[in-house]
Amino acid sequence: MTDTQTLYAAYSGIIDTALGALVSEGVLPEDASFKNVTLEPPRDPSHGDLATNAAMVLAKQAKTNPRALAEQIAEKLTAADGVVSADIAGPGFINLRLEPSAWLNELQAITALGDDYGRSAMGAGTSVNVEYVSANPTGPMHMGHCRGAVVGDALSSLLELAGHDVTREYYINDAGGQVDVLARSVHLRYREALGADIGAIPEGLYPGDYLVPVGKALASELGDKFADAPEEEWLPVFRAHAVTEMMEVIKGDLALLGIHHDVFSSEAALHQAGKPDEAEKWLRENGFVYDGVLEAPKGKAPPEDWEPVELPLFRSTQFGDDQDRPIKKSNGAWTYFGADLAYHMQKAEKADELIDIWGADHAGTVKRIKAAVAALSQGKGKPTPFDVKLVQMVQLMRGGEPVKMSKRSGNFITIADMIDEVGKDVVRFTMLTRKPEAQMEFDFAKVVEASKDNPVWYVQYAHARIQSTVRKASEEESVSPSDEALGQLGDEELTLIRRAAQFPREVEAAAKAREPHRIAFYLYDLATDLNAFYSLGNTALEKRFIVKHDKGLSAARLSLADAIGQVLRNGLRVLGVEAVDRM
RNA sequence: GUUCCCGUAGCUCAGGUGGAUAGAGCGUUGGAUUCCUAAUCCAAAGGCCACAGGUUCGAAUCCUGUCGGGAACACCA
Repeated sequence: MTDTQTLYAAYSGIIDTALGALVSEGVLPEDASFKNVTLEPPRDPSHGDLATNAAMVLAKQAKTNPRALAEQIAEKLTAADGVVSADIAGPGFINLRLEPSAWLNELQAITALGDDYGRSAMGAGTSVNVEYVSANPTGPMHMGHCRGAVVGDALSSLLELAGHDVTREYYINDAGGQVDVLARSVHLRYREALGADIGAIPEGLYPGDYLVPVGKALASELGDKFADAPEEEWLPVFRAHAVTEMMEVIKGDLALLGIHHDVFSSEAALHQAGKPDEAEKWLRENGFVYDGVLEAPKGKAPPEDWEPVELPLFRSTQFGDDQDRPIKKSNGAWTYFGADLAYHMQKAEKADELIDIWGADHAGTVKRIKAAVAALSQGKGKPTPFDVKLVQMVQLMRGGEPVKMSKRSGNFITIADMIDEVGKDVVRFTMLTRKPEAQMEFDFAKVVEASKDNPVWYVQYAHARIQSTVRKASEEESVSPSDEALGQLGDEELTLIRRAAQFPREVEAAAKAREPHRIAFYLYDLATDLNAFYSLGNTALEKRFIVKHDKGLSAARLSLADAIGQVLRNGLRVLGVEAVDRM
């Protein structure tokens, strides 16, 4: 055996060859596009092993009707290796039936490729920067950040498996006014640590207890020299300290979720390096920035202090935004957008494609940042593909009742609380069982349930069953299956292999669509098939993985079990969820 | 008022970028276990894919509009 090739890849190749032959015969035009040709399992398994829509997609280009073209394609495919028959059905589907050995080869491919089964070359040569979490460094991570964190991390892993060179990046918003608030809050805790009676935390400062240790640390490090000093003396010191401390807290929370970023980019550092000025200069030269007056906010009464001011505005209306957006404030400081724009320019210099994962509350700013990237990447000659994934809210529930959160008192549910209660794997998997753009509920009671209703549990259970079986088998001597033994595997086993064989396509499709949740749903389906097969053995001893007195068949079935376990592990790895051996 | 997301079985949700007869779980009804993990499995019932138009060989999927649910709309971050 030379290169280990997965089944769908191999047969896609066979179809390409057949279509290529039709091009050289003049049936299809030279410039025919095969872009929309797909190869997939037929909806109804009785139709065959594989189905292609090639004839329907290409009929127009061939200037003929789908069924006529299908006949010509089918004729070529019938001659191909491992193909038993190629039948035309419905409006022009071609259904292929394969030798059983084709599926058995896939079984061996899974074993041979191991952890690499599912890895694709699709994304090779394209680097992607995924920015996610980017929570403000003003406190521990809470629930609001969790879903985006998990989705971003799983998406990164998925893109890696699909062959992309991925950078996981975190943007630290350490330059805005909220960091001054943080510094003041810490200063208060610092005085408290020195023995001052600070009373209640004033409105507008962060009340959370998590700042107490930060204050103490600063008190022992700095003594009392800033206790009564004017703010301008201590503010920069406290700001830097507080941000560093908070980032340590956040990195700790992320680690609990199994998340590690490659790059932490600081907004303050961006300013220091003069990046926003560079961006503004280029944008002005190219007519994307001008000085103008903002319109009053629409749809509600304008703020009392609203008055028209001239500001440098970015022409985001050219890209479909409602209004042009200021990049600087009237006091001359950069707006968040002004800095963010420069930040994206910096990212686009290093990566071929950009993805941001944002909370839905930032939906209103998507258009302007997309506009900015579109404008800026014109300078590079070719536009940088840029995707903003919005992650919708998660409603926390407990036994069907919403969990109340009071942000004002500083009592919110943190990531750490959540993981402490239900575990990392449950949090991660559950967050991936909805498409991100749909709102979801997270019920503490339900996600720890041990039942089919709980996908995390169900998938892990399937894996644990496999491992248990393999353990049991290894007590006896291990036999690697002969071809003859593999030949004994029947339809029921092939169903399982068919599902497993879809994993590589599932990875590519999910990566292309940037939807890691598809892997979670796929794993659930695979687990269902495994459990269905497993249950056959409850009433029929000869359907068990381990069949007494038939070492050949047992070895063949065990290699199947092992392969399914491998695919479950590979999928769970993308999601960042442990594949447990025992439950 | 504007923008974005959502609307699929009684409930919670999938639906592979336009394909074949619409898919799961829960719940309901009926069945299966001496024995590899029954925390499981098999089966039945359950649908105007919110509504109305449009695009084409073909629409839950794409376009327009309407209705309903959610979110955002400052030079904040």
